[in-house]
Amino acid sequence: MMQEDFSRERLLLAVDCIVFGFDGEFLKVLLIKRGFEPEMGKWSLVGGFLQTNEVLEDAATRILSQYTGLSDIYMEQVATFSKIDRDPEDRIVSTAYYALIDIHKHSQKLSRQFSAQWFNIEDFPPLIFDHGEMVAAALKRLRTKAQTEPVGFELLPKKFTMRQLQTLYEAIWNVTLDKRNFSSKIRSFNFLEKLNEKDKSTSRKGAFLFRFDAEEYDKQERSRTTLNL
Amino acid sequence: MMQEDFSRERLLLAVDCIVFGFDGEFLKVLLIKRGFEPEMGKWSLVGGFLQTNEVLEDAATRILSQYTGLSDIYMEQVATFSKIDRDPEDRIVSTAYYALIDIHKHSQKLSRQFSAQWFNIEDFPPLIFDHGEMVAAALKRLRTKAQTEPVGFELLPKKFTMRQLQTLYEAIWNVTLDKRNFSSKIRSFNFLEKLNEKDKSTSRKGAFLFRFDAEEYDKQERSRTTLNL
DNA sequence: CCAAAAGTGTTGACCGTACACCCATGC
DNA sequence: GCATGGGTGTACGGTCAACACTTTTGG
Repeated sequence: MMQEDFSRERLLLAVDCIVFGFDGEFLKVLLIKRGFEPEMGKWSLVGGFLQTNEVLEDAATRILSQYTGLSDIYMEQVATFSKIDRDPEDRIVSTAYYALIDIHKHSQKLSRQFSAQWFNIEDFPPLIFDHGEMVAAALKRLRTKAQTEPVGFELLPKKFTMRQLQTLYEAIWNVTLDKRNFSSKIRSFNFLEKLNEKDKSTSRKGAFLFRFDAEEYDKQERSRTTLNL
Repeated sequence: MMQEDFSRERLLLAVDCIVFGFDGEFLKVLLIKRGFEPEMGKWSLVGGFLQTNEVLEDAATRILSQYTGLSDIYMEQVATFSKIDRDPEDRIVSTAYYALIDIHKHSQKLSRQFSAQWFNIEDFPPLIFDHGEMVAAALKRLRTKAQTEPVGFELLPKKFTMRQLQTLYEAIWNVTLDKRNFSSKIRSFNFLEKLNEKDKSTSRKGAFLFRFDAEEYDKQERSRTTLNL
């Protein structure tokens, strides 16, 4: 950093979280109806200010826990947004994080408290400030990430069916996949453990449940390029 | 952003630039020897503070121009670094940008003024603060980016030989490629214009020069997934 | 016994990779 | 005429994509 020529003006640094969930059919994003000015009553991402004694990751974790009741969540920094008038009341720069959560673990109590709601990623209301851009950037990152790392499992319960997993990836990329190809491709990675349990909620025959085997995945860390589902 | 519960403490936001260049053989990074405290005399990235009337991109552009004399440069935001004590003297959060420049356009005068030097990306001295992490993150991003978009051309002169292009990609990924496969792959994209000019500086026969045809590339924007060189 | 979802294998097309020889020219 | 780097094509194997029928079982 160059310290001779320019002034050192302090500003506010915020953190906004794009919380993704999956309801079994669509990829969802969590939005809250703002209960304070400016833009009270409009939809927005969950966010807060970086405190001087915390790092951005901690702020994102804290905010996520405040609004969803969840901890130990997969998160990734997306980008930092700095348009001068992105907040009309003050100069606020904001770093966006996306989080992947199991939608069913999301606290109903907190949801009511903050007027939070899940929206389909393809169809959500206009957001305040530049939050719409943030969602777009986060979605792009998620899509890229899902191509090289099995992040999808963060959005599902521990045990899931092959069909649920496929529907999830179809929702992430907004495509349709062939179930035979999907299944054999996924199974070829050898990081899914097939359980001796069936989910019978969606069919008479019942579908086998699987579990992501993180240990096996880590063992393979070398020699991997893309997942290419 | 949630404004009820937490204080709004202001802090300094810096921008640090990872400037990549290519000398025909190795991928390089531009470092300066700090002429001011703290850590005077140590190697560091070029950087500066975000001013209240500019966005991060503008700050990065300004800093790049100050230190290299160049404008109209390809840049991309990498990430924001916020460790509490990353700067021992003050709480400073910093957003890293990487820039790709044609190494030969880099101003010698400014280089002397700031004691700037190019280092091989695989072998550079210890850097102050978390600048080493920033370089690592930037390199990772560049590698990923180069897989899906033809950013490499930013590092070369307007006209270049097939061999130079190949060497560049070999330097970016630290691999060796087969020149027949590389050439036919690259040419199959149809975004290189073969000129009726030869560079005779490296061989008696001379090597044809090519130019990146951005217009043709843009026309193909659809239907493209990866470059996969 | 039937409706509804689960589960499974084969084939052809395409792409990536390995590999070796001739060409043009300046000295 | 020879040394040096430039330029090109083919054959193999692996991966991706398209495709349809049988199984299970609750009602």
